[in-house]
Parts: sequence; C-alpha cells; structure tokens
Amino acid sequence: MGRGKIAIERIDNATNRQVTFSKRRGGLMKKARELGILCDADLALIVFSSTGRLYDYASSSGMNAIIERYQEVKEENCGVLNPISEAKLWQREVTALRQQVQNLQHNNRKLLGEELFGSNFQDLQCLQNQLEISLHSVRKRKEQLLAEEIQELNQKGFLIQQGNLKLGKKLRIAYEHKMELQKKIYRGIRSSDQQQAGGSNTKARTRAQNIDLELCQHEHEDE
Amino acid sequence: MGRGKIAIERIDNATNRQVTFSKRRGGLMKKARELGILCDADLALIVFSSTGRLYDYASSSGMNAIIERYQEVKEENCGVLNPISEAKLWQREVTALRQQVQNLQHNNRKLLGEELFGSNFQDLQCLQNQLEISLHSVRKRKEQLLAEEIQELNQKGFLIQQGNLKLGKKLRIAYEHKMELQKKIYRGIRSSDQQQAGGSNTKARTRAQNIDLELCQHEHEDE
DNA sequence: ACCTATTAATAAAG
DNA sequence: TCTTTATTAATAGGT
Repeated sequence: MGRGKIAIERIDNATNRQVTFSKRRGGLMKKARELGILCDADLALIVFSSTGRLYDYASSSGMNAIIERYQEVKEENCGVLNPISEAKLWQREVTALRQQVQNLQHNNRKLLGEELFGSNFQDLQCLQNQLEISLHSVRKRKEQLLAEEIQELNQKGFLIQQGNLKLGKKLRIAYEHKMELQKKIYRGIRSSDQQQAGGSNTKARTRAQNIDLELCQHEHEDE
Repeated sequence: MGRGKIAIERIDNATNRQVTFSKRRGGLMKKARELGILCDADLALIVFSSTGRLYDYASSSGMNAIIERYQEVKEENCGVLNPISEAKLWQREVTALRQQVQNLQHNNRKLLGEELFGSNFQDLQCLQNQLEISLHSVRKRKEQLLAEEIQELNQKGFLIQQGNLKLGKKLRIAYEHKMELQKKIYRGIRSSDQQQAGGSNTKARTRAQNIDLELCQHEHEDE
C-alpha cells in the first residue's frame, strides 16, 4: 500500500523512518483499538520509538490490569513467579516474621522479668523454674570456665617451674664455671702484676668483661 | 477493505466475531512486527480474546524487558513504585527481620541457659546478674499475686463471718422463740390430757409440726 | 500536514 | 479453519 512496496527491513533514511514510524504507529493503535471494540478483546500495546519515547494503548481494563493478567498466565505456564506475586509472597513473609519477632520479644521481656502483669501464678511459677534452670546452667558454665582456667594456669605453672629447675641447674653450673674462671683470672692478674708492677689494670678489666660475656652466653644457651 | 465496510462496534454474531478476531489479530501482529523492524522500535502487544486466550508479541528485547521499561517510565511520572522495586524492598525487609529473629533467638537461648559455649566469663557474669534480676522480679510479682489473693480471701472470710454472726443472732432468737412455744405446747398438752385422759395425742403432734414450720420460716426470713 | 497512486488487509462467502 | 475475491483501509512517496 503506497506508491510502491517497501521491503520489511530497517529504513535507513532517518527522516523517512521517523515519518513512517508516526504513520504506522497511528495505524497500529487504530487497529488495536478496533480489534478491542469489534471482538470484545482485552489488549495492550506498548511502543518505544528508537529515540526512547513511549507510546501506549490499553483497552478499557487498563494497562496494569492487562500486564498483571499477562504475568499471571505466564507464571502458570513456566512456573516463574511474576514480580507482583513475588512482592505479595515477600509481604506475607514479612508479616509472619514480624509476628515471630513480636513473640520473641514478648518471650524475651518475660525472661528479663518485665511485663509480668499478664501472667497468672502458674505461668510465673513456670517462668521462675525456667530462670532457675537457666541460672544453674550459667553458673555451671562459669564454674567450668574457671576450672579450665585453673587447669591451664596449673599447666603453665608446672612448665614454668620446670623451666626454673633447668635454669637453676644451669645457674649452678655457670656459677661453678665462673668461680673457676675467677680463680684463673686471679692467678693471671697476680702473675701479670708481678710482671708489670704498678701499671694500669685496663687489661684486667677487659678480661673481666670477657668473662661476663661468657656467662651471659651460657645463660641464654638454649632459648 | 472487504466486501463492504463495517461499523467499529462489537460484532454481535459470535462466529463472525471469532473469525474477525483471528484475522485482525494476525494483521495487528504483523503490523506490529513490521513497525518494530522498519522503524527500529521496541514494542510489545498483549491480546486477550473474549474467551480469555492470550496472544502476544514482543520485539527483540523481550516482553518482560519492555514491561519493566514501561513501568519504569510510568513510575517516574506518577511516583508509584513498580512491582519489581516493591519486591526488592520487601525482600530487604525480610532479610533485616530474619537477622532480628536470629538475634532474638540467640538472646532467648542464652536466657534459657543454652548455647553458653560462645560466651566468655564476663558475659556469663552479666547473664547471671540479669537472670538474678529477672528471678527477683518474678518472685516479687508472685508474692504480690499471693498477697492480693490473701487479701481477697480475708475480705471474703470477713464477710462470711459477718454472715455467721447474723445467723447466730437469728438462731438464738429462734431458739428462744422455740422454747417459749414448747412451753406453751407443754401447757396445752397437759390441759388437753386432763380433759381427754388416755386419748390419742394426734392433735399434739400436729401442733408440734406447726411449730417446726414456724421455726423454719424464721430461719429463712431474709435470704 | 495533505494528496493520491498503489499495496495490504479483510469481510463475506465457499 | 483455509481460500477466494471484491472491496475498503493503510500508507509510501511526493508536495
């Protein structure tokens, strides 16, 4: 229809394309409307132009109703929930969770000894029993923790004591070593003094320092 | 187009309407497709027949994408959230509530003296203190309830005692009344015996019954 | 927007 | 539902 037929493919000429879009869009809308009226159909048409502009038509029931109806049908077919059912599902879960939170809060408050005015004597007795059980558990656990800590400390103490014993042994050996060295030094100094009578004792000090160093090395031997 | 023109109004003949629906639906779909291709437009067409059957067409981007795009545009205009954002919103709330439920359950379990292995000594001490406070509250409330009950019972007891006093008074009066009546009867029987020596005492019995009746009436006087 | 030659759609009938 | 065909409607290209 027209002064010549055109191939059904993207129109390259932008102006031409725009003109054709306007004309055919109008025709499509008109045909859609006519179909709805003539055949009592419920239909919707959504068109985005290549520039992003929106044009739409929906028969009497309205666009949203038609979209929802469409999504309901599709959901039945493919098992994938449409966004509206999904929202409703989430909403239901929110309601349930809020109820649960309320219950838990109520429970908590009772366990905290608040809001007791709604409870009768028997309820209070149960609550008291529960609290006593809880308290017992907590105390038991505390004792357990303490016991563990004590054991740990004992272990550490034992290890430290073992270390002490070792060190004591070493110290004794070192002491004996030292005594021997001191004796040697004493003998050395005496002979040195005899060789350089009245001279400075710088050399003797240096020797003493060397001895100290040796002792230190012994003490830190196997750390 | 066609062997004659038709008015754009609902076709009464059902068969005719069904045929027209088929033809025009096809035409509409074709035109929609052509518009999409020729003018590089993004479009969707949803048609429900009067019998509820769904026919739809969507250009390359797909029906859901087009519907979402449509709803996004509409949302911008009217400020009403589209179902997808709504679903996400609910979902976020569900996540938050689930977390809250978890926390509350954890708290509850601790207050019930369960799952104490994750707590250190100080936490346990706090928990114990709280439980002791709770227990104190519960015991206090129990005592309060008992006190109230005792007071109520005292009140009732007092009222019952009052009733008893009243009844006792009446009983005394009734007793005195009875004694007087018995004296009268005694005197009456004696004189009667003197008049009818050795005769039946039927009349005397009847009199005694009357007296009992009188007493009963006194006892139940103001109930 | 309008015009109009030309093609496409389709109403009615088979 | 599928074809045919007479007729109307849509529209391509030009103004």
